[in-house]
Amino acid sequence: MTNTREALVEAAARLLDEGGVEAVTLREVGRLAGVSHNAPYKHFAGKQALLAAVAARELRGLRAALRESIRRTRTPQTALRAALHDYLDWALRYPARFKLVFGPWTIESQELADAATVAQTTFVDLVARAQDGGALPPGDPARQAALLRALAHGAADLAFAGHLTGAGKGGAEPGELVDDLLGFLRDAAAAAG
Amino acid sequence: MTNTREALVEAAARLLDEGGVEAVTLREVGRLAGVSHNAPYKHFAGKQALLAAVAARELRGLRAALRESIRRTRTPQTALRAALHDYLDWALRYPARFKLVFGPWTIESQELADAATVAQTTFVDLVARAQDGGALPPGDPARQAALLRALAHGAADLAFAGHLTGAGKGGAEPGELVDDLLGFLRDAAAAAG
DNA sequence: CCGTCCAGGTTGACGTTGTCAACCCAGGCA
DNA sequence: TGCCTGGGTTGACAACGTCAACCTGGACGG
Repeated sequence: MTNTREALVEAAARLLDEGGVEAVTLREVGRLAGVSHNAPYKHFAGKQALLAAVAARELRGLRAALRESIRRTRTPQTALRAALHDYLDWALRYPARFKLVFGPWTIESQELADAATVAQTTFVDLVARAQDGGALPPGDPARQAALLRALAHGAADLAFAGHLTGAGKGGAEPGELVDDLLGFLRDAAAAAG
Repeated sequence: MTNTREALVEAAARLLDEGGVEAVTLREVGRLAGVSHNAPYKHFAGKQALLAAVAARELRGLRAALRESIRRTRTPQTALRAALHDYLDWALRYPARFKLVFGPWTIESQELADAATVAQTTFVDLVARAQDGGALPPGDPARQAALLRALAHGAADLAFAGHLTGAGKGGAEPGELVDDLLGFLRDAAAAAG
């Protein structure tokens, strides 16, 4: 292995997808990476540090996908909608990664904090451009970004916890909720413009 | 102890508040309840079942608080806002309970499912009355309830994970985001009415 | 060329945890 | 009286995160 560290991160991500965060055991990570049960400690301070590295890698990937969404589309408003839907698709497909990345970090990781700041900035920029394009009402772009992000986060979290499509028959897909909010915001922008 | 089972649930809830869900160990729960490390298995099928009982108790309490909010206020719209803010206050004060109740349930618990259904129904009723009062735009009340719930959930979750007030200086309190959304919805209702 | 150092790997151990198995015992009841 | 059973006990087990000790091969200064 030219790079054992990356192999460990890769193995942890695979276990994460298979059985959730509680399935990620350092021993199994080591075994998957072809090393002993204690080798991870040569690269990470502990389990939390390894998970933080996985989260940071995922966050960088998310940001790359966001930039890809922006480049692929014409207008900021379509880019915004595409980005939010891509985000929801990602969250619903990889709930464990979602929970890891956006759950509470029990460790201070500069790498993770940097990745989060960059992703956040990219998203706020997109929101600001959607405001300029008239798809969103005027106001603090960071705050509207927070509103959109909170809704998408909550919808995804409730969805794969089964709390959205539950017994109360108000079954709403996360994507529909995001579209609802975008619609209200567009109306507000039209009224204000 | 006239009721060991309730003592166990109470002990688990206390540990949950002190150190998060990972601090809830069956042995410590038993010790706090004054029984041996294996007594919980006489009342619950396992750790997950005990946690489900804690979640169900909390959910019933939440629904009681919701009804209290409704009774204390005049109009449905003030009741709705008060209920959402009470919910956020509760979530931010007891993040571990919040995550337990609204996180994924790894066990099938009829008690828990029933409590969730009842709480959901109560909230949807409140939303429907707010629509009648003109505070919310027309539409499926269950879907608007889902929208509000998803936003509150996401805002709370991001907030105590530190992802809202982070480095991107768009620091927004969860309550502010909820008020933002309620404002947009009120405007939409006025435009539609 | 040789000694030293050290990043990166190993094995082994320890304490804690969830869970299972076996035992125990008071009290209702045929 | 004898028996079942709900609710309690102790003891064990494997798995886990983590620490400590040891090993090794190659880079590197002298």
